[in-house]
Amino acid sequence: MELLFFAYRDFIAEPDAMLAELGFGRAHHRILHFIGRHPGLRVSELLAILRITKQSLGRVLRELIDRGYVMQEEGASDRRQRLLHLTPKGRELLERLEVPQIARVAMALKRAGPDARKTFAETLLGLVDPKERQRVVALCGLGAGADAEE
Amino acid sequence: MELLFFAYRDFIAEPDAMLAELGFGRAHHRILHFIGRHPGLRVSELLAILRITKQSLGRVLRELIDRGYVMQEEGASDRRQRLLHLTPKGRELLERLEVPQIARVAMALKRAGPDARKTFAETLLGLVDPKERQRVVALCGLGAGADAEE
DNA sequence: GGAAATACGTCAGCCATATTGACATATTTT
DNA sequence: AAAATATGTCAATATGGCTGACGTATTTCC
Repeated sequence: MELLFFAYRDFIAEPDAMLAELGFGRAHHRILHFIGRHPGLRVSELLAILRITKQSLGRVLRELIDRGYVMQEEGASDRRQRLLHLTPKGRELLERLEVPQIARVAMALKRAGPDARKTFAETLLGLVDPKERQRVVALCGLGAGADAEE
Repeated sequence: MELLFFAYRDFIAEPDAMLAELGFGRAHHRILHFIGRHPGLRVSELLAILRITKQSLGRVLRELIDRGYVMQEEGASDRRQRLLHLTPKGRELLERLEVPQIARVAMALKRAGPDARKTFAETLLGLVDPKERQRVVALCGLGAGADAEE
């Protein structure tokens, strides 16, 4: 349990420092991340993923839009929807933020042995609420083989 | 990476809810946790672990002391030190907070197979800053065999 | 075609937790 | 005695959550 705390603390530290220079926070990173991985994400889906209120999301998302990191697109089938996309600028920032994290995960998995990826992913998934697991699996693209990405 | 977010989110959720009822927050839990596992912890050590400023710690620690969850003891060899301990009330609360978390981890490890514990711990440790690892190993009591606890 | 439900946005105020900077006190070290 | 250390505290500020209320555009349903 303590390990989980330390790992999360250090995992988050590098991007946090970069974000701070831009006047952003961790919340901005999370939003960029999920939009980046799921282009065309609806606002309501993002709220469900993050488990925050729309008011909380609102302020942070507004900053990202105003400063040109995120774009909104009107839904094709439902014009009430605002489908979220990263701009090239947003993609570039996300990339920069996550390079150190990806490297860190890759190193940790290498260090822990050949089938660490699978075991690690399975265990983390086991920590997620059982009711949520299916959705998380879908979101993370953990298909049959559970490969690619971290 | 997304998995890490979801796992951490759900791992934290139960104690958070209990704490909220007492008017406490996540910060109180972290402090109880580390004092609980390391009785006699010094304030400066706690600050280094949590990576927060003493002002931030101050308020939260004060509440825990004032409400009878934590005691301070004068250092034997150095009377400037305030060694931290849980009161019985503090131990009782910590226990209640962590029962669901321990169960959750146990289930996740079971689900992920026989040597999940070792692989999981190794991977998490790999995520920690290399410079910090030694200290974390010592703190978490991950001796040779890496057994007991989570 | 009009009412209700949905998707989203926004205003205002509150709380928890973190920050920096400055300063106080007791104690130990040099 | 002076300096360094361990801790505590005051004040101001920022971030990122929250609740509640309300507004608007659009879709759905009777």
